[in-house]
Order: sequence, then structure tokens, then C-alpha cells
Amino acid sequence: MSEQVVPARRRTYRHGNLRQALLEAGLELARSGGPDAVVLREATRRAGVAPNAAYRHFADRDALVHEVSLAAMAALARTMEEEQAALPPADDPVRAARARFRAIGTGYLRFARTEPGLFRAAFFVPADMAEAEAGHSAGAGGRTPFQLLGAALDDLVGCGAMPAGRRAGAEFLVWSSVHGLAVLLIDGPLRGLEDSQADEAARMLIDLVERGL
Amino acid sequence: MSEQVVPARRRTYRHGNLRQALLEAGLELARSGGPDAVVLREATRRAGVAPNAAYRHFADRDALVHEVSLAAMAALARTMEEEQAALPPADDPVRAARARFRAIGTGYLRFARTEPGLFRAAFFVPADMAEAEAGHSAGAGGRTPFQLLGAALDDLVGCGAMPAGRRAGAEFLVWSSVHGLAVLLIDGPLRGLEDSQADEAARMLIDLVERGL
DNA sequence: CTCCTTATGTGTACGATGTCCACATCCGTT
DNA sequence: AACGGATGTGGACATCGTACACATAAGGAG
Repeated sequence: MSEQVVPARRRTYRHGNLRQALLEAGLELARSGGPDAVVLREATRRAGVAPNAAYRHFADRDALVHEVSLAAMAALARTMEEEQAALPPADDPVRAARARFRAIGTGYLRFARTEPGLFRAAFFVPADMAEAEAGHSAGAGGRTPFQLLGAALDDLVGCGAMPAGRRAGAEFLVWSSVHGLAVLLIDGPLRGLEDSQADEAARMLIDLVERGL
Repeated sequence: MSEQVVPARRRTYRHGNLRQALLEAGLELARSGGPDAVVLREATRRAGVAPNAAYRHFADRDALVHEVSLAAMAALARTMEEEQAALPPADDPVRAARARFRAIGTGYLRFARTEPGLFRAAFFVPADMAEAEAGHSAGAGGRTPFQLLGAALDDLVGCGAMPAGRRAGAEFLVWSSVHGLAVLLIDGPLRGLEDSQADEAARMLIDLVERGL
């Protein structure tokens, strides 16, 4: 059943960078089972170390899960950035802003469906995603998913594609909509949808949001 | 810390209706801690019975949690029904349909904020909320939350407040939006918002959805 | 180079949980 | 009155998170 990922019993007493190893093991566990699957003992096992060694690097299991969560959030940010980067160049600035906005949503949903475990881990008591800790939950561009969305909305307002009066707090509304669909697709009544159907739902949802902005 | 809810050691060997007692204990646990807080041994403890007695009524812990989930879903449905029932009578049918639609959303969000533990439990691998099992996850009127939403949308289309062309699959889009806000309010970055702010966010979100329909 | 401090990993142990197996107790039938 | 199926009990086991005491190595002070 389990992968038996024993990493060739090390010969040095010290591990070298246990913290990183535990983090990676934790991420791997989260990837296949969400935050609940991040079990401390299994992580130490995979790192080839005694269970208690983990306590030299993390206060407790929650601390480990929290760091895994931040890393997962960063992975989400990267997927969103990729989606935007893959956009074909557009002349019309309004069209371009709209495309970047939609890419935020599609990237978000793509990540949720591609890496459901990490997605769930990312939202495991993240709480302060909007606030601090940006450094750890940001993508390559140094921005968190929340900041990426905010920038896209600013763009829309900037080019007149969205009334400025609706800008305040808009990120939370958009985020709610897209996040909700992601959750329903992952382990709600919409799970098991074909990719094509899921994409269709995503398109419709983003259409609805765009009309409502 | 714990409430010490020991129910006066029963004198009969048989419990009478252990199944119901376990279900209620499970609901109480879920209420204060979500699905993860539903621990089998604690439920049996509260029912004044040995841990293994539970296995005469539930295949395993998951089965218990599942039933708790259905009950929580029914509670959600009831709250939504209440919200609609509390609506003042309106003459204009369009206005009335709109109000009923909004009540679906506000009821949903009210339940999420009032009973976060039950709300999370309701969505713990519910999967088939849209489909069968209606009997167990329905409210007083015999309808599941999903069915209540569908009816509200039918109403909107019926009185011309929403284009019929957008009706197909609309429940999933609306549901996504409202559900997403609920999640963000409960344990996402929006948790800890004042009631007034949360209500404001709910209003704005439903406005956005209504415009987008 | 040696010694000592300190960071890091080990071992043992405890309480809690889900669940299995064998046994006890009772209720409803025959 | 006897018996069989339903229901509850007791004991046991593996797994988990974590506390406490101890072992080991790495790096600076002398």
C-alpha cells in the first residue's frame, strides 16, 4: 500500500536539513489526502528519523501542517501566475484586463482540480491569507493568490471595464464565488464531473461574476 | 473542561435507543468542533455505554459522521425555510420571488455563521446532496437545501425576473458563490468579521449574483 | 588540540483513538 | 420453558501525538 519511501538509511547522526525534509514529506502527504493526511510520524519515517526529531523543528503537528499549508498556498499562486503568463498577447487593453481576470479564476480552479489535496491543505486554517505571511504563501512573482486577484481587479477598474464604485471589497466576493465552486468540485456534489463539464461550469461561473461586477 | 454529561448510569442492560443517543451526541460534538470533533468513544461515553456498543448501530466512525452530516444538512434546510417563512408578504410577484431567492442565501449564510461546526459537518463528504437521501437531509418541508434553491430559481424564471436561458445549471453557480462566502467567513480570511460586516458582505455577494443571473 | 556548550536526534513511555474478537445479557418466539 | 438473535461488555492491539530523559555531534573558547 504505502510507497516505502525509505531514503537509504543515512550514516551521519545529523540529518543535514531535517526541517526541509519534513516539510517536503508533509507536502507529499497533503498532496495525497489533504491536511488530515499530514501525520507527523509518517513524515519522520520518510525522513528516516525518529518521531521526536520533528519537535526540534516544529512546535507540534499543527506547526508542521501550517507550514505545509503556506507552501500549498504558494503553489496555488504559482499556478495562477502560470495561467496568466500563458495568455496570448492582446491589443485591446480592456480585453486584456478581462483575460487576466479570468485567468485568475481558471488558474485557481485548475489547481483545485489538479491538486485537490494541496488545495484543501492550503485552506486549512489559513486565516491570514489576506494579511501577513506573504513571503511564504506567495508565488514566483512574490504575490499571494489574494494579491493576484486584487491586482486583476485594479486592472479592470483602471481600464474602465468595471465601475470603481464596486471595487471596494470586490476581491472577497469574487473569491467567494470561485472558491465555492472549487470546493463543490473537489468534494462537494459536483465532484466526479468530467473535465469538460467542470471547465464549462467554471466558464459559466466566471461569466456570472463578470456580469455582476 | 468537558461537560461531564454522564446521563445517570442506566439500570437496564439495554439502552433503549442507543442509535438515536449516539446520533445526538455526535451532533453535539459536531456542533462544537465540526466533523473532526465527532469522536466515537466520546459519543458512547455520553450515551453511558461501552465504546464497542456503537458498532451494533454504525459500521464504523465514518458511518456515524455521515449520519451526523445528513442531520446537519437537514438543520441547514430548516434554517433556510425559516428565513423564507419570516418574509413579509409582498404584492409584486417579481419582488416576492426575488425576496425568496435572497432568503435562500441569507438563511444559508446565517446558519453557517450561527452553527459553524454543524455547517462544516454538513459538508463533510456529503457528495450526494443533490441526489438521493433527500429524506434524511431535508427540512420540515421535505426539501434539501439544494432543492430549496432550485425552487427559488424556478420562481425567478417563472415570473420573468431571470432569463430562462440561464436557468440550466444555475443552482450550482449560485450555490458556489454563497457557499464560498460561507467558507471564507467561517474559517477563511473573513472569519472574525463583525456581524454587521458579514451581513454587508452577504448583501453585496447576493447583489452580485442577482445581477449576474 | 581539548573541553564545553548547545543543537539535534534517540528511546521509552503515556494517554487517546478506532476497531477486532470473544463473551455476557436479555428479548421475543416457539 | 428453552433458545436464538440482537445488543452491550471486556480486553487487546496498532497508530498517533507528545512529554521526559538521555545520547551524540558540531563549533567556539581556552
